[in-house]
Order: sequence, then structure tokens, then C-alpha cells
Amino acid sequence: MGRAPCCDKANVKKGPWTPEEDEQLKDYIQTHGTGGNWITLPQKAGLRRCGKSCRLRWMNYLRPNIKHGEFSDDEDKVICTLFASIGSRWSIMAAQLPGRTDNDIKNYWNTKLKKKMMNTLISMPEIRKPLHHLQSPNSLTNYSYPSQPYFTNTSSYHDQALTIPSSPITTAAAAAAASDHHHHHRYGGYVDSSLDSSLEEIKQLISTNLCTSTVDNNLNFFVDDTKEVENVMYY
DNA sequence: AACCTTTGCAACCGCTCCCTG
DNA sequence: ACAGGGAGCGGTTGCAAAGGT
Repeated sequence: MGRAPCCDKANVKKGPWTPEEDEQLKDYIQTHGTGGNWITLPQKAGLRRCGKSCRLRWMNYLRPNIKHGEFSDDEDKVICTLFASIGSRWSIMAAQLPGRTDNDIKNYWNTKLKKKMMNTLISMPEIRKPLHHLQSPNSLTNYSYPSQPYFTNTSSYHDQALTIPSSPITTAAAAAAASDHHHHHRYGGYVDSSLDSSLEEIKQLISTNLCTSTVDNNLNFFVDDTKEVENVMYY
């Protein structure tokens, strides 16, 4: 059983959008708005697409002021800082990066930034030892980073002040090292249960004494060492 | 040149959240 | 208080392009 599908799958087109469809969707939304109802929008716009597909296309590609292309060092820094404190909350990150979409950030993290972090981390002698078994990206597996790791109490994350560690990059790198599950099927996809304890070791290592000097020298392209702790409010 | 592998990105799927009646 | 349903989110997949052998 399960819930009813959001649209008639049989009569709905899937796959890449054509320029004509893009134009049709853009024209409709620019003239009429979304009306707050994506389910009925495709029919009104004359598109044979699922409402969710229309929403995604608009949000990630067609809406005005979308930024495409390379991420700046500043953007890297924001992503790493947030990843260190909140994990893979891409939409929250997107809210902090004007013009970037959650999908963009997610893809960027999974394909590039995570590797960048890994390489940085592995190059750090203090961290190399505990991470010796993680050095090959191909050995990385299914660790799930806690979804809300640093909230200060148990209420909803929407109105929480987040505590950002003083060296978020190391924490993000450690998390990256332990959480490379994107495309893990392409790397073999087995599960290594020792990773849970590895992450704890890394976090402990970082939080106890490994903070600033070496870390910042290695990571000076991101780390803002002017603040011990910064609080960021979302929503 | 042909084939294989890896990478990057767009899009889909299924789940949870949250609003409304 | 509760159920239904749409919106939004994060994980995953498919596929084309790029790179390597």
C-alpha cells in the first residue's frame, strides 16, 4: 500500500529538461508565480512533469540569481565551518550562501571539497597516525555523521544557536574522512564498523590539544582564527 | 583509435516536517 | 488531538564528459 503518489507516474515525463520545457516553466512562474502549489503547477503551465520535478528545476536552475561555477575560498570556509557543526544540512548551508543551492553545495562537497579536506587532514602529522587506515579514499565507507551533533539542547534545530568549534576545518575534515559514503558503491561499498570509534578518536584529538598553530598553518586558506567560538543563528 | 574508468552534475526517490481542516 | 497531503530535504542514481591505458 503506502501513500498515494504525488502525480500520475505513467503520464509524466522524466529525465533531463529540454530548453523548451525550461522556457515554459520560467514563463509560467514569472507570469503567475508558483501559487504555492507545485502539484498543480505543471498542469497549469502545460508541462508533462511531476510537480516535484518542476520545483527542483526551478529552485536549482531556473530561478533568478543562481550562481554557477567555481566556489570561492570564502564559500569553502563557510561550508566547512557549517559541516563541522551541523553535518550535512545542505539547505541550511545554502541559506548562508546567496545564489548557491542545496544541491550544488551537496554535489560540491561530495565531489571536491571533501577530497580537499581529506588531503589536508592526511598531510597533518598529528592526525596522520589515527587516520592511517583512512588514507585511501577507497577504504572509506558508511559512517553516518550525526545529523544534529552540536546543538546546545534538545529542542528543534530551527531556532538553535549553533556552537562552532574553534578549528571547524579539522572537525569537518575528520567528519569527511569518516563519512565518505557518497558513491561508496563505486568504491566497493563495504561497511567498516571501526569507523565509529575512529571518528570519536579524531574528535577527541582535535578537541583536546590539536587546535590552532599547526592546524591553521596547514589550513590557512579557510581558518579564521580571530574567533575562539562563534555563534550563528539560523532562522 | 578504442575501450575502460573516473568524475561531476542533474534529477529522481522516499522520507520527514509542517500546515490545514 | 489527529489525519491527510503538500513542501522541502537529504541520499542516491543515471549518464555524459573527461581522463587514462
